[in-house]
Amino acid sequence: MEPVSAAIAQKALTASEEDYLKCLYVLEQSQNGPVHTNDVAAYMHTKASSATDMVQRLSKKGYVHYRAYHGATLSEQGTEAAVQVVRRHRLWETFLHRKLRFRWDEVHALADQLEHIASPVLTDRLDAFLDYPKYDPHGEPIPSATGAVNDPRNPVPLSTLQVGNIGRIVAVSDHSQDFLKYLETTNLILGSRIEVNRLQAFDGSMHVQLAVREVVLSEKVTERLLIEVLH
Amino acid sequence: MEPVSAAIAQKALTASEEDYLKCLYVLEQSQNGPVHTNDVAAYMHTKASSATDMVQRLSKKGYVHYRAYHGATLSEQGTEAAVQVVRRHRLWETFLHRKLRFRWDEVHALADQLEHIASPVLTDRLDAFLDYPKYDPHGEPIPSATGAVNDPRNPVPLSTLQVGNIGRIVAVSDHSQDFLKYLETTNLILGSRIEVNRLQAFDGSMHVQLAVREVVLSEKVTERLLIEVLH
DNA sequence: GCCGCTGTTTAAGCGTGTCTAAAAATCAAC
DNA sequence: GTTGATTTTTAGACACGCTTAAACAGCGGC
Repeated sequence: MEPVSAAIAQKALTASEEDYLKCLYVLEQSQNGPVHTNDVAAYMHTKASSATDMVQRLSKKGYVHYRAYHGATLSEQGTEAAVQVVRRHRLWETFLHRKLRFRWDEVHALADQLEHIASPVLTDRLDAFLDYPKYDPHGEPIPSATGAVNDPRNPVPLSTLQVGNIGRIVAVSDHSQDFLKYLETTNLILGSRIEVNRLQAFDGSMHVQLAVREVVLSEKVTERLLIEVLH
Repeated sequence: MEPVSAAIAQKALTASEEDYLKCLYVLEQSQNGPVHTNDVAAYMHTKASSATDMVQRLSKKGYVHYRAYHGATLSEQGTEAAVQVVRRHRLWETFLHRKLRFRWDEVHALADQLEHIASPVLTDRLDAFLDYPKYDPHGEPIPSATGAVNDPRNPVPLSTLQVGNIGRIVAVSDHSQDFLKYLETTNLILGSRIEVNRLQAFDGSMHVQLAVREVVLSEKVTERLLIEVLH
């Protein structure tokens, strides 16, 4: 019926497929090299078999390069699709926070549902309505309509800094309610100036200067705090 | 594990179940008496077997009273659920129109997706953000958070008016792009004053006065235009 | 009262996305 | 290199929501 468009048109992704693409995108960023199906399963809170299933499906559809037992990497097409999902997610988070006054620890779950409405027009109108925000409420960069993601702050995990380094908390890589609530009680707020006082090699914990007081942060925390290094 | 809440808690509805509840609600309003599965199938653009399937499922779950071959009516619980879906739908339509500048013929399709995000907090925040709107872009009343729907305008289809009656177009019951675009080209706009000049018994068409000019409207149109009668 | 038309329901099957349990491949240790 | 623990994949099953095709109920005409 539609021989030309049929060859070009990509069958729309299901919500689940989009979730997995987003997951692969995030894990690919934080790791280097291919993503293992077990990591995918852990991230998605499902079983390894489900992860394998979906990775194979996405591979058949051309979104993922996959070799059994050796992990998956996003294809160009897969990366493009994943970035669009991330864009929608972060724009909705920004909307929920700025316009509907949700706290930054509340927006993630709702955005996970809103992100699957795949209307380019809607996304772009939302972007304009929010006045083209650069970062979401967690400080993560919002990809542009063309899929470009650039972050002049070059954030790195706090865990990679050395004693004496000074920086600014610009983002968090874990958006779970538990983690964000912990940050608030500890007064670790986006924009805070932070200085590394001492490292504990034993358990990877870190003593940092935060305004007038010193706090001890576990490795689990320092891995999830993203810092713009000042010097 | 949770003996008490298990007895009370309603398993969440799927998007599809919500769509059917909304459909049943709308059809129950426009018809009188039980809704036939064929009407459901027609409205949902699916097959009769699918409609039967879903009506039976909703009946088992207690949302619908159903007698085979005799149609379905919403239970109290079903009406309540349907009204909430309608509330979300109309709030999102209002958001899309007022804030994102979508035309009234564009909002329906997007709202059909947004309406399934069933977070009472989100819905109420959106309501507040829009300053508690009473009507959606098609002039239909937006149910309150408690599920109350009251419309002091008492709109009736234009097709029920008599020669000499005068009224105001306050809503449309068909939200399809085709119909709404037709209305715009004919200058039939919400708020317009309208007077019935002549009825054509033959085909049910109607000659009406619209500002300085007279227009002829087919029965299909007069059934879908909702009028607040002035006298 | 029977016939046939229309409307409705059942039966069977398909695709998606999930699960558990079992089999297979990989990798590190010796 | 073979072995054993670990990771990964396959196989089989299930719920949901849809389809087509076939059986069935209700009702008017005669």
